[in-house]
Amino acid sequence: MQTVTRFPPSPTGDLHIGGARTALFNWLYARKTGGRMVLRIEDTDRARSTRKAVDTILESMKWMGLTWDQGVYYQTERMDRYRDVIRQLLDQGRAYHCSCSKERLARIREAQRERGEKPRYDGYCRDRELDPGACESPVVRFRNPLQGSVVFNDAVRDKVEFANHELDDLVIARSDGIPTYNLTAVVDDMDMGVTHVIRGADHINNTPRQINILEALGAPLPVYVHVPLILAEDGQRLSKRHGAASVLEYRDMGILPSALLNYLVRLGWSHGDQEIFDVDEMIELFDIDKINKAPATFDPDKLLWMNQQYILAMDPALLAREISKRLNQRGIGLSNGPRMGDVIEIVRKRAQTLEEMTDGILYLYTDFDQYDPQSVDKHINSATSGILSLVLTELEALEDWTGAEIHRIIQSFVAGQGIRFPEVAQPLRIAVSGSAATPSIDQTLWLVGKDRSLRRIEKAIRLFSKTI
RNA sequence: GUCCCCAUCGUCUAGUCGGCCUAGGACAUCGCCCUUUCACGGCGGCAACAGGGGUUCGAAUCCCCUUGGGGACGCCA
Repeated sequence: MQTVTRFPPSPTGDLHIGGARTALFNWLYARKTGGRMVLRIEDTDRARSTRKAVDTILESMKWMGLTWDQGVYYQTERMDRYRDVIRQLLDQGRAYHCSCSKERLARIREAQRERGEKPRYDGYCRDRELDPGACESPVVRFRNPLQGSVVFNDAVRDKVEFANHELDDLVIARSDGIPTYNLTAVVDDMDMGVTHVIRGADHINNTPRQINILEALGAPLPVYVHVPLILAEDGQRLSKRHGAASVLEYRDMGILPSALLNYLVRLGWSHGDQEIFDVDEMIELFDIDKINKAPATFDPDKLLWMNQQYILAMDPALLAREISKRLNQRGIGLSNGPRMGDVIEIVRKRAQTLEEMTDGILYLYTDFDQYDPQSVDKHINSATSGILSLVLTELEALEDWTGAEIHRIIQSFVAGQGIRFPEVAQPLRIAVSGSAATPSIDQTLWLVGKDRSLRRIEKAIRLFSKTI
C-alpha cells in the first residue's frame, strides 16, 4: 500500500521552525517510501485564519522545496462533508447536542480545578436527549466511551495508553455549526487515505480522542508518529518571543534552504555521527525508527555554522546570483563595481549568511560615508596620513592594476620604509573599505579598482590628518 | 492540580536491544598553528550517562522510585 503523509498547517501565522520540521519529516517519509504527501489548510477557525498566512505558508514550503502531491485542500471548502459525518454520528448515537453555556462550562472547570481534578466536561447533556430545535444554538459533542482505555502504538514511543474516563465529550461542532479540529482532522485523514500521521508531540493528547472518533466512523487507524517538540534556548516552547522563528525570516536573513533543512533534520533525528546531508541523502537515509523521543533545543549558532558549510560548498554562479539579487534589493547596481564572480571567490569564506556577505561587499559597489570606529581606533594614528600619502604615490604610478602587481608594490614599499606590513595594509583597508576586516589587501584594492581606490585613499588622507 | 510524555557534555547527538565506553562526533567555548586584518583550515583542551534503589559476573544501556523538564486539559489547531 502506498504511504500517504500529510502536512496540515493552520493559517493563523507564519510557518515556524517546528512546523517546518514536521513538514520536512512528512515530506521525507513520503519521498522515501514512494508515497505522497497531502497539504491541507486547517482553516476552520474563521476568526484567526487569514489568506495572508496561507500565502506565507505556501511560500515557505516552496522556498524550502517541500512539495506536496495532493491538495492544497481547504477545510472551509469541505463543510458539507463534515456536516454529513456529524449527522451520521448523531444518528448513530455517537454524538449528542449540548446546550451548556460557556459560563456554566467555565464554572465547572474552575470547581474541578479547585478540587484538584482535571478540568473537563461533566456530561450534563449527555443523556438529556435535547431537541436541537428547542434550545438556541447548541453544540454537538462526541459521546466518548466511558469505560476501558485507548491503546495505540506510537512509532517513536511504542505503547501509549489513555483511560477513557480521563477523556471528556469533546465539542465536534460549534454552536454556529462549524466543526472543530478533532473532527475535521479525523475525517480528512480518513477521506484522504492518510496512512502515517507524523506530527508534533503536543498532539499525543489528541490521539486517543481521534482514535475514538475514527472507530466510531469505522475507519482504519493510521500509524501515529509523534515527533519531539523543538524548544527555545530557555527551555520553553519555541515561539515568536524567541526572536526569529519563522521560515521566511531565516530566508531573509540569508540562510540557504538546504542548510535550514539539514539543520532541521538533525533535530530529533540522526544517522550515526553524520552532520551534513543533502536532500537526496536525507530521503535515502531518513527513517522513523531513528527519531528521538526527547525534545530538542533550537541552536541558532549551529544553524549558522551549517549555513556556512553550504555557502562554502555552493555553486559559485548560483551564489553570485543570490548576492546580486540582495544587492539589487537594496537598490545597489553592479555596473560600477567588480565582477560578482571574482568577488564571490574571494569573500565566500568570510560570511555565515548571504546577508552578512552582502553587507561585507557593499563598499565594492557603493561609496560609504563612515569608517568603522573600532578599526580607526586601533589602526589610525598620527603617522597614518604620511604613510598613506607615500604609498598613494606608488599606487598612482602603477599601470597594471592586478593583485600580483599591487602586492609587489606594497611589499617593496614596506621594505623601503622599514615598516611592518600591517602598518600600511590596515590603514589602506580602512581607507578603501571603511573597515579593517577585508580580504587580503592586494585583492581588496584590485576589487575596488584603481580610480576608486586612489580617490578613497586621498579622502582618507585628508580626514585622518584632520582628526588625529 | 490531573493526565500523558521525556531524561548522555552548555546545545544537537552516537551509544543496534548489557561487556569493545577510562562514553564517540558536531556546534559553542578555550589554547596553539597557519596568517597581511577578518575569515577559512589544521592540531589540542575543557565538558555529560539527573539522583537513589534493584536485576546481573558485568548497566549509560533492563526494572522501580524520586527529582527535573516538556506537553495536554478551549465552542484553537
